[in-house]
Amino acid sequence: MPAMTVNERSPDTRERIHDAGLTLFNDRGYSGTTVRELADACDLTPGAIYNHYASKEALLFAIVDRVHDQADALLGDTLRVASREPAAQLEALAAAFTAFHIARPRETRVANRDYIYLPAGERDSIVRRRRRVRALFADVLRAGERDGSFSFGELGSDDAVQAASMAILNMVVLVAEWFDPAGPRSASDTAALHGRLALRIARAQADSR
Amino acid sequence: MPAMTVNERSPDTRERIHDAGLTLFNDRGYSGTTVRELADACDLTPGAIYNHYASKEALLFAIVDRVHDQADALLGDTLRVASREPAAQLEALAAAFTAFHIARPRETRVANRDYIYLPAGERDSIVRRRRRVRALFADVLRAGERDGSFSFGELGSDDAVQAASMAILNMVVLVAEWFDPAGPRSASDTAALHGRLALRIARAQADSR
DNA sequence: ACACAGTATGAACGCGTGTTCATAGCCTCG
DNA sequence: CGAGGCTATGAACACGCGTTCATACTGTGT
Repeated sequence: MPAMTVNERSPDTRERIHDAGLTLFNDRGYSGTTVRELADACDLTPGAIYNHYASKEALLFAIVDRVHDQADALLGDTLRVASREPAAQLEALAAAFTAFHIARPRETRVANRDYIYLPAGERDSIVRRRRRVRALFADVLRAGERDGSFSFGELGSDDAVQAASMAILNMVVLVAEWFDPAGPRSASDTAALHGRLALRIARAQADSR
Repeated sequence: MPAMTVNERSPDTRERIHDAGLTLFNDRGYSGTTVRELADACDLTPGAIYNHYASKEALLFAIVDRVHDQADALLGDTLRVASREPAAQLEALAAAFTAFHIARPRETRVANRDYIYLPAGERDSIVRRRRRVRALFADVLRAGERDGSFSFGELGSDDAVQAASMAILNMVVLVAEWFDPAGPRSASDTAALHGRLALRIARAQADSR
């Protein structure tokens, strides 16, 4: 049984490796990144990495797992603070999650793109978490359809809710692919804009306030 | 100067390699796929691959380039056939491109995800093509805003068109991540649905026909 | 029947990979 | 001061990588 690499004295080194992994995996992809590049980026030798992570895969999992923790926390908090009305909930969720993705472009890109390189068990656990996020958006859409604030009936498909929630989620999750921090639009403007666009997709009546 | 591997007698072998690359790159990612796996999947030895492609990278480029050719052709044809009205154009583009992505899940996923592994020159040429597609959608949205069939003014941002066109494009491009060919919704239903959702995003007045 | 171009082989090449390990330094605690 | 746990080193490991090459086979055109 390998060393568990716990109880370390300098968690900053672990954090530095985490951060370098974030940058390198984001730029070159997980399997396009070598442990030596990782070590160089932290001013370490390859061997030292293994005092903090059991393997390269373990680092990837730490990265992906953490950002999912943060996402879950954010979405939970947002729902808890928002009112009970589905329209307000949807707008708040889309805006908050957009801001989240703008603030963490590396984390979210690696999580979305490279989680397939995780070993089966860990990958499944991530896939399950992502499905729960999808379900959360779909539930809000269904609640709004029930109380009349959203409408999907005229779309011709018996479950347009899935397509609509995926449209919203993909809009939000991929914002960092085009958003330019140096551009004219601020992050919070863009977050608010995505909240409004989500309401358009759900065809909320009151979204032209 | 290396052999150019042209004028081959059996283009089917080249095609078999192309197809195996499609499947393997899709499943394991480009740099997660081995030339030996590629050869096994075609009942060849590794060396034989090089009679048909100059390198593993050349195969990736062939794959990515071809699907971009097809996409460009499809979008051009769609625009040519559609009426002059921006709403009809947008709906037709979104529907046709959705059907395209449902029909080619491997091609589009590899193109979207693994084009970063291309050498700089080829990667740039791909990036340029993708920007042209973005611009095509943005142009239709702007045309519709001009003639009054779309409206973005109340969204509070001076250029909500970019966000809206990215929302539409991401909805379309990522359809294969959730669409289930064995599910209750047919591909053409989903394509039509995406056409309608695109109109919702652009807030076309006449989309509730 | 012969020549030749296209194609596949299988062994090999050099190199880079993720990972391990014996060693040594450092820092804290007794 | 001395003991012991944490951490970094740098060399090494076994292995798999993309690619090359001499060779042989095959099928078509003359």
